[in-house]
Parts: sequence; C-alpha cells; structure tokens
Amino acid sequence: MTIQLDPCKSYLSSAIFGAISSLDGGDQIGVKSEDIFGMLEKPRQDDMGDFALPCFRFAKALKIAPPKVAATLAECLAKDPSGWVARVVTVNAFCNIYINKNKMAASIIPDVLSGTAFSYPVAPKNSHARVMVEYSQPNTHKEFHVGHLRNVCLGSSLVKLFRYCGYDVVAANYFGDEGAHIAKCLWMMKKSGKQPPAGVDKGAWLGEFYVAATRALDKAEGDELAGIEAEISNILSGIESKSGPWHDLWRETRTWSLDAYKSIYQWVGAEFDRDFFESEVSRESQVIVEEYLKKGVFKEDQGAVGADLADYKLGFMLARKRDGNTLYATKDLALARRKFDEFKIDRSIYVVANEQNHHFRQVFKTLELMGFPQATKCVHLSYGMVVLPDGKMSSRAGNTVPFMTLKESILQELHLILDKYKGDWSDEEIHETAKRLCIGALKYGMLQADPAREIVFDLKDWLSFEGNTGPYLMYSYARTMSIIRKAAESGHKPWSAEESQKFKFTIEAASEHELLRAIYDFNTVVLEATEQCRPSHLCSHLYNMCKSFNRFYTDVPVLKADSAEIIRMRLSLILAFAKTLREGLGLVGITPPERM
RNA sequence: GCACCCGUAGUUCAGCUGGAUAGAAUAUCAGACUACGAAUCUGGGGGUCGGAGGUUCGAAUCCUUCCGGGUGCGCCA
Repeated sequence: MTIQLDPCKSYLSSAIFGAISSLDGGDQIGVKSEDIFGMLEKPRQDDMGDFALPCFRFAKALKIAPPKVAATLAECLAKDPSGWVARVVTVNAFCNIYINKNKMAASIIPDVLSGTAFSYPVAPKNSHARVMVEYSQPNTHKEFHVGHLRNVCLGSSLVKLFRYCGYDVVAANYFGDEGAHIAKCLWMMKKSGKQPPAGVDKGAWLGEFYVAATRALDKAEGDELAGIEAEISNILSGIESKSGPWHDLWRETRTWSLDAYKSIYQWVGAEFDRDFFESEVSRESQVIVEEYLKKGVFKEDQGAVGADLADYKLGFMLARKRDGNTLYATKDLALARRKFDEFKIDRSIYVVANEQNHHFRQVFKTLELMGFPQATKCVHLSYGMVVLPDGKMSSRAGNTVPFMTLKESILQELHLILDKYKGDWSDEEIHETAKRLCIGALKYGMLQADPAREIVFDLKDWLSFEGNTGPYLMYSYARTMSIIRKAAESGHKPWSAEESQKFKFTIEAASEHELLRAIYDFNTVVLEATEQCRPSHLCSHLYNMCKSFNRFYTDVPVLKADSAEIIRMRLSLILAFAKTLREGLGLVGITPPERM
C-alpha cells in the first residue's frame, strides 16, 4: 500500500490547480498539479504560515498583477471543504497558507505511534530497485584511523537510507589485500624479527610496520635503496606465487588485519552482505585487458595498454603496465563486471574520498565504452577528507588518529560523567550508555557535514558535546523517555496504536506546532537525503526537530497540563517525537540510550 | 598548464529544483533550576554571502571572468 508522503501539500496543490484552471480559461499556463506541489514552499519564518506559494509565475502567464493573483487564489483556498486550511493571508505576491494543525496531527501522529509511518515504500517500484553500496574498502596491513571512519559512517548510513526507502540493497566491502604496501610491511616485520605479543591488537601492531617501512625507504638511498627494493620485489613475487613462506606469511597476517577490521565494524555497527578482495579479481583483470584489447576498446601505447579517453577530456586510463601487471583501475573494471553479473544490480554507489574523482570518471567512462549499460548508473559518492588541525593525515607519514585509541579516550571522558550513576545503574548499563554516546558523537560528527566538505578533526571539539552534536540529539531522546517513564508512575499513558485514531488533538503553542511539523516532514526529508546521498540533510532536520522539542519542553507543561486528556495528547505527541527521532538516528547508525 | 571540488557572522556550518528582512551552533555579553532532567532554554551584539560583470519581476543559489584554498592529471593504490 502506498501512502501519500504529504497529504496536506497534495491537497493544496490540487486545490490551487483547480483555482488556477478556472482563472486561466484558455489554459495558457500549462502548469500541472505536480508543478504546484513543487512550488509550494516552507516560509522562512514560522509565523508566516505552514506553506507559501509565490504567484509571480502565474501572474506573468495570465498578465495579471502578482498580488491580485495571490488574492484570488487566497479567496478560493479559503472556501476549503477539506478542513486542511485554517486561514490564508496574502503578502504582496505570496499566498501564505495556515494549516489546521489538529488535522495535521491526526494525519501523522497515529501512524507514527503504530509504526506504519516508518514503512512507507517510497522507492520506485519496478526500475532501479537494486542498489549496491560499496564502502570502507580498507587496505589490509594498515591501521584503521578516523579518516576511514567517515567512509564507514557514510556508507552504512546510505545502506540504511536506501533500505528504508524500499530499495533492495547490497552492502559491499572491497579489501585491498594485494600490492606493494603489503610487501613493505612484511619486509619490515621480518627484518625486526618480532612476533605479535599475546593479547595485542594484531591489526594495529601490523600497521606500525608499514609506517616504519615507508620511513626506512624514504631515508635510504643509493645501493641500500636498490637492495631494499629488490628484497621487496622478491617478497611481492613470493606472495603472488601462491605458495611458499612469503605467501604463508601474507595469508596469516592478512587474517590479522581482516579480523581487526571486522571487530571495528561490529563495534560501530557497520554491516556488509558481500566482501570482495583485490586478490580475487586480479586474474580476471588480466582477462579483461586481453578481451577488450581485441575488441579495440583498449590500445597499446609505449608498451603499456589502456583506454584512450582524450575525446572525453579524461586522458588515458592505464590498464596494464609495461611489465605486464594490471593496476587498481583494471581491477575496478573487473569488480564492476562481477557486480553486474553476480548481483544483477542496476545502480552502483561507490563511497570513496574525493582524491579519486578522476579515477572513477575514467572507470565509469571505460565501462561505458566496454558496453555496460549500467555504467550510467554508477555513482561515485565523493567525500572530503578528514584532516587534522595541522594538516593532512596519512598512513605513510604515521600522523594519524587511530580509531581504537580515539575510542578509548572518548570512553574514558564519558565515564567521568556517567560514573555518578554507579550503584544506581548496573555497570552494564553504564558501559552500554558510554558506548552509545561515543558512537553517536562520532557518527553524528562525521555525518552532519555535507559529504563534499572536508572535515577538520579536533579532538577537543568532538568531546565538547555542545550545540549541533550527537549527544544533544541523544539527550533530547533521553529526556523524552524520562517524562514518559515518570508519567507511567502516576498512571498517565500515551495512546495505544489501536485507540489513537479516535483521539482529538489540540495543538496550541508555537513550539508544539513546530515539533508537529518536523515529525510530519520526516519521510519527505528521508527521501530527499536518500536521493541526494546526503545523510547530512537528515541530520540537520533531526537537529531542528530536537530544538523544537526542547523549546516545547520549556514552554508547555506535559504532566502538569490542565486536564487528563491534554496530558495524554501531549504525552502521545512527545512519544511520537521520540519514535521519529529514534528512527532517524537509526538511519544514521545511532542508537540513543534510554537515559543518560 | 588542464580538470574537478570548496569560498556565507571571529570560528564551524545550514540555506531544498532561483523567491519575502540571509539562518543555526560556537565564542562573547546578559538572563532562567524549590520546576516534566540546566548535556537545557530566553535575549543582545556580530554578515558588501571571495571580487566584478551578466540572465531575471526577483540571485548566496544559474552563466562568464578573475582571486584565494584543496584534490587529481599514464606505468602507486
């Protein structure tokens, strides 16, 4: 069953369409009801009504002064038989429409309380319904740091958003488990003669050797450098020979890395349906080069092979080096083909940092030239890097903020606040609350900014928890749940899903109205955030909804309202708020604690 | 040199397919707990939306150009 996302706006647009049509006898404008739906906007200030319609476009087509058109439309709308319109005020060329708040409440609150509001199937039914979201894509043998976290937050949120909207989503990871960086790491590890001590995080332990190796290589010169390079090259072929001591060591250490990543994914709640590995597509990438060389998509140039994309201002995409080895881009072609064949996907999203913009434009264009119609449905969700106050972070340089140490310091800080509940709450609850707050603060920090923007990571700011932050939203949730618990103690309960249909609403205060409107708009915002691949859009809506709630909270008494009926109505409203907030936070990967 | 991204209060950012007096947060100043949780709320000050042209009834938003910052541009991933 499809439920209209915005019944009020739908009604208004058809009513306005009717009025315009009667004004416009000869149908000179040619607007449709859907066009008017798009023209109806939310006024800048709340006291200017719930919806506003600028009438310039109609005025121009009808050759009538804009304010006059607005006045005529206002008159028609005022004769509203549906009960949606409370009053209409015109300001110059604008028609400001005030909605019957109680009707708005009745149209959304019961659905929120019963949960049906959160299962609106808004995705297009037949086409493009299967979406693959590839994210994280870490290199093994390196340590996971805050930069990698942004990717994971974005990707796992997109997975949830698309699922919510009714798409069939495949969440995919793609591990870089091959290449020179691994040989360097193993070279240094062997050279040091060390073994990981018992109980240590082996993934992180391994990452340190990679950093040490690049340092050693940067420092070395002349014969020494040549010697090291020969050793590393030897290790590389050892790994690729698929047997022998280097291959065994590769396989063992690779597992350490993968285990470390998987435990982080589990901790932050990131899920994958399919893991791809570079090592699993490298052979296939060789086949692709041969195949498309024959088909004329690739050509030879200076002993190497690649696609000439000069016609598209994308340069030359190298697919096979002179030494016969394929490259990262070639493997991406092989992987894409596998995705198309194995999963029959028709939309493919790659969550990768913006330094790879050029790479993906080349890959997608080449896929198109290779004859894959799905190439046009490939999207690179490019995001800005996480940088430190004093510049870029890099695994090579070793100036990163490792995730595990960051997490520990945040948890420590949180325990300073939460330990006051010791004795009152179980240790387990304190522990779980700290974890939820930590994850909430980190994820919200990562997602509230527009993906295209760079994020400056300053530990002090992220621990301050003030303003537009995850903890603010989680606090709003905890506060609400606290009132509802308290209400239950004195015998007051929100409406149950079954009886809520017959309840009467009396929405009075401005802040109460604002809160209601934010709940009402939730699904529209989620849909926009999904289509634009921008969880930040949802974050800012949730933030505004919480501000409305906190304002409402100080303005309007709930448990001390005049009558039992009003207490019940307001309890239901704030419960609807809490449910909407929990749903929205869930879509950005955050689970709020019930109290904090 | 070429391509792409970014440039909005001191700082960090919203601003949806062009719409009304450009909004928050933070910092700062001044207020509100015997109260349903002050991790909260209320109010003040703070802006030539990088500059200049153009399109339009209307531009932070679209186009051109310049300036500033970032990223990338064939044998790395």
